[in-house]
Amino acid sequence: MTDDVKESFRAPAARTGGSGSGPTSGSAPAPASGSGSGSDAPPAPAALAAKVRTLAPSMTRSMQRVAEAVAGDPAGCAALTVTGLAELTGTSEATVVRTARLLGYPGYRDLRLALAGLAAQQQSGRAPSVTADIAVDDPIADVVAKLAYDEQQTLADTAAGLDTVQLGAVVAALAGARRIDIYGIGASGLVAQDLGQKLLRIGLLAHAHSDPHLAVTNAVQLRSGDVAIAITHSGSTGDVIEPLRVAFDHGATTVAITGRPDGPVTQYADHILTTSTARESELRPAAMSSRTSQLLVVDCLFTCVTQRTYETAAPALAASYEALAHRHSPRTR
Amino acid sequence: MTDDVKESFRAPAARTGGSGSGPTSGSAPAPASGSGSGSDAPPAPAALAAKVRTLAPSMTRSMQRVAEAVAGDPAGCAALTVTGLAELTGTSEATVVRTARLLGYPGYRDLRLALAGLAAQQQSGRAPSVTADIAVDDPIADVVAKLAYDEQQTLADTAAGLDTVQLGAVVAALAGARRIDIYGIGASGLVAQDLGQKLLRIGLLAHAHSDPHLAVTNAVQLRSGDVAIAITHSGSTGDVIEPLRVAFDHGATTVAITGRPDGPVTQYADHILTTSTARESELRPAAMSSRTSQLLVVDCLFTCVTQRTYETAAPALAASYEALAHRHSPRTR
DNA sequence: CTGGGGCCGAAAATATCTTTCAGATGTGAC
DNA sequence: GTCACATCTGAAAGATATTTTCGGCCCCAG
Repeated sequence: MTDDVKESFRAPAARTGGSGSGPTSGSAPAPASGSGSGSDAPPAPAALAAKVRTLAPSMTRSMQRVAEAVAGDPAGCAALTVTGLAELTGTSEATVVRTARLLGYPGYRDLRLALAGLAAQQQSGRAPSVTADIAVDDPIADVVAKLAYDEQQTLADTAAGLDTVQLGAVVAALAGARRIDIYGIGASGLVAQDLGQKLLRIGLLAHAHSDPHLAVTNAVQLRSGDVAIAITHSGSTGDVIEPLRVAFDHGATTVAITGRPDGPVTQYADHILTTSTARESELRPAAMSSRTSQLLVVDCLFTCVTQRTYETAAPALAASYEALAHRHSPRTR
Repeated sequence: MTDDVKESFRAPAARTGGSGSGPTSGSAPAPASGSGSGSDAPPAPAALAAKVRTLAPSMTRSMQRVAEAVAGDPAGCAALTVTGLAELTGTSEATVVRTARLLGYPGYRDLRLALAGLAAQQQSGRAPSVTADIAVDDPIADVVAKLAYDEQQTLADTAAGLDTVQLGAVVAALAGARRIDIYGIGASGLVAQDLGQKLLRIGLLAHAHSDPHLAVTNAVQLRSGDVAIAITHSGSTGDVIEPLRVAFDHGATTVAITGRPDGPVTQYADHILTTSTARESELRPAAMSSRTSQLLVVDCLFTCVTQRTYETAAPALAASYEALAHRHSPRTR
């Protein structure tokens, strides 16, 4: 109680108070209780490398050094005390602790514990996560193999880093939504459409918008009980943030699917689903892995909503199947 | 943007031998390769339960209680401080430390670290349960895990089954194409658009069509030197086959990306790229895995074409990146 | 019954982690 | 170009956790 955080953006309590159950008698000064970074991530078990990549852009230089060391050599760092790690990275203890906090742990001690776990996992079977980048002169077979591997990695990272509590909340909102709007531009626009198509198939009134103006026009119509979903890897795509803001202001439940949980888009998001960020290169643009990651999130949403509304979803799904059947020519040949 | 990827981090092992400034009780675990020279027993990695049994007879009553708790619930004990574990077992801190020593660790801290590792290993070993199909009553975490696993599987299958010769031929055709048309409907339509977007970014004149009529209208314009790509999982989507047939008849190089290499669509395809077909179920429609598979093929095409036309593709890619930069609010960090 | 040996835990001593605070650094405005 | 502001950073104080010390207690033998 005594610790009043600065509450940042959304002071108005007009929202459903449901999400933020009281923090446990906060000895733990969990910084983001309200909404900002939203999902208080459970201590990441193995999703640490992914988390480092996801959060790296929002880190300061010193913290990045620490995060890099940690991600690069979990086993080695697990053996170090906070002072040792500070010396190794040429920073101070305070910075190490700050980094640990940013990664979602109560303190360095817990980060170290997770690190030990990660090291053990890597040790037992897992190949080193370092893969060569795709080169300009790689033979085709190598390109295929590397791309497949990278995308698999992206999937694993995303799954590991996905906040199931947030996911559950979003699913609940979607299942009971009167109307669903989805915003996405460019590569994310395709993902938005994919989600829209899927939700339509199970009988939900969902629509994906790619036109920013129309999106805003539609967002104005939303109200409490509706859901608005913004999909943007960078978290700072204005054309997507704007409709979400409008939806937010009109009382809709808002969701952000983004790779930057600290980006501007999250200001207006009741729920944040974080997609993983893979390292990128010239031959492997960010759009590629972000799309893979986003699609997994979309699939999870779809599947869980279908589960939850099985009674109505199953017949709807079957009907949509049926309706398209005659579109396929009988198998000639 | 940020080019700080190189540089990475300094080697963690390079501790200067002389400066023993740290009063750390010389617990240099040195995970380095040479393991033999280490005089004292290495901290038990995972064989902790066995060690407990072995040493149990030589333990005193109190220590046995501690050892038992540790062996019985590594994860739980890893979360406890020395005081907590002492209370849990009804003993004292000193006893806990003695037990840790007896088990071969320098102190409780290290035992706890090993415990965390053990817990993580046990956790990850619990994977096989995700091979099952997704059920209506699966908890959310399971759904996420299963979906991710299935998609990973799909990727592996696709990569393994992809014909690199055909792929190379298609890449060659694309790299030199005057004009590229891509046909896809429904879920495959999004993949088609994805491919179109990507190819546009590297300066190729590509267009994805979702409207069957417009697709045919465009296909009529194609001629030798052009490329037409049809994407259809079933291989029998009439609305996609028709434009491909027209393109084929007009002399364009035609490509089919399909999960059914024996389907009608292949009649008009010069090259066939086969996508994998995963088992499907009610909660996991075919569209899901086919999309994943198709996207991998698309990514391969894109990457290989970029490689092959690097001289022109790289600047085009950079330019498209640049053009969108100002679309993102500067509010980063 | 008494003495000895070793086990055990409370509390001191030490190491480690966390927090606070003020200097350092970079950024944007004028 | 300079100033004001905000942020980052590290040193040291403050809190916890771990290790050690030391004396009491129990058990067993004589």
